[in-house]
Amino acid sequence: MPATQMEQLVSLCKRRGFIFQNSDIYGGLQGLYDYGPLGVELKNNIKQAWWRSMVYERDDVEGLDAAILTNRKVLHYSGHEDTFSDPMVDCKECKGRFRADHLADGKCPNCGSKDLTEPRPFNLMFKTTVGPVVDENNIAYLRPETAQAIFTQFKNVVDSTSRKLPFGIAQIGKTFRNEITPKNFIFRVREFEQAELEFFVKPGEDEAWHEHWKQARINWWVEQGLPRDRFRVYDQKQDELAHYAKACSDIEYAFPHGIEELEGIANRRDYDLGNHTKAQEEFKLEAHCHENHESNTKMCIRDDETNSWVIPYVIEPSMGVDRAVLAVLTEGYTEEKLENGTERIVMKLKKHLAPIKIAIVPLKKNNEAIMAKCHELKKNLMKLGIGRVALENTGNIGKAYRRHDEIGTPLCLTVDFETIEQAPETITLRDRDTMEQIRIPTSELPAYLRDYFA
RNA sequence: GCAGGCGUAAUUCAAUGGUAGAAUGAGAGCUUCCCAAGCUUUUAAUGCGGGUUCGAUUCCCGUCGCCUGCUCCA
Repeated sequence: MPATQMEQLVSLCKRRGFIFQNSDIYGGLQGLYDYGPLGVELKNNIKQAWWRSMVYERDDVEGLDAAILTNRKVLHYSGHEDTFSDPMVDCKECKGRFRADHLADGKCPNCGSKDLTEPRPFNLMFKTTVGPVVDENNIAYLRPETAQAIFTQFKNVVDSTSRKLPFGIAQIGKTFRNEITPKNFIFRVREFEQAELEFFVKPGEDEAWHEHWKQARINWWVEQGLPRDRFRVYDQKQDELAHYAKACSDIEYAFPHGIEELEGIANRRDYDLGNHTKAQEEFKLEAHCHENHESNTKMCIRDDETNSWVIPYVIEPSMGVDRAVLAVLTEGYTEEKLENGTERIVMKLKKHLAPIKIAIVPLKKNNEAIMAKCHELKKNLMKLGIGRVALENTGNIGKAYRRHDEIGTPLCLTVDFETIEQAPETITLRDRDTMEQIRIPTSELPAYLRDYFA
């Protein structure tokens, strides 16, 4: 059974070195967390799994790693600057968005409806100044999403890679939002990491691609160890959609604090490229875009079939990396009652996500021959390139196993007296989930492990 | 942002207006020791600041952080 209380995870994460509160020794800073020795491995493994499935295992996606500091104009024309600065209300009737102080007696200025959302303060972007002079003209923002850099670099990527539609640009990186209420551990925080794909398609093919990505992302989550019945896909209703979106599907997972969003897969139409393009009048933009006379580039691509320039539609699978970490930790967390009455906590992570792949455990730590063999093994196994190999030094076999159960190490290799005294040399492999052991010749170990972690 | 609750070792919990305890963990040692075994030993805390008081971890105020609910979640 997965974790049901956030405290179970928070405590384990601190105790074992997955996640710490940022600035801890000074009382912390609200909504910020640091990843410790095990956490950074887990998070890197998740990002690697994402990148592999998005970029390496497809032939229609390129990567990008853009700067975090962003020219104010990018976030002006993206629409973020407007909607992030004042209390706003949305009209549920006509989808209009207005400043709360511009409303006449609670009615929509556009259609007169009273069916409005509550005023929302949209001052969610972190602002800083670039260069030593603090001046209105030097304002830059920390990006509130990784997506905008993908849109603004769209033309450069097209020109440098000869891509044709459909194709995508993937990016993983830090993002900053001045959330009103950070909470639920690393679920809602002010500095976080996104893994986003902007997939560019011909208008008209957007709905089919939206469905494609929905399925692709569901499959990916299952591969990361989330059973299909532990998350749901929610197709947003028309009145729930963001103003730029034509459709959006949320992947929602049963976190300890409730069922909440892990990833959104949105159909953003031509809204973003339309916003950033010059000569907007040359294109039949479907989305309602911001008028732009400052961009120096047409954000379009040649369509050979129709022999025309088109601004593509965008399908955007956007995942919260920290939420992915929280989800796999939640799902992996298991408390078992053993026959001897003791409790065993096991972090059942998929082996490709485990921070430590193998723990080498000496049966007796003050035996020189056993320790020498352990060191030799570690040296050899590190060369296999399968990930981190740890040498346990607790001197207590049971404790070593339990410790590695708790941090999700899938395999323990135990060096005992038989290993050093009998020929041919053999070693014991102990499985995390079943606690079962097998003994194999040490000579077969590299091949066995390569196969096991393949 | 509003309301309420809570801050004691790394973790989980005690206690007290007058010497802050335990268990677990972690470190060292012994043990031919395969599932948190045993023995010896070491380590370590009242979030921060101010006030009241002879004396504050305890009472009060502020602050920071966490939790719950509301709100928010483009």
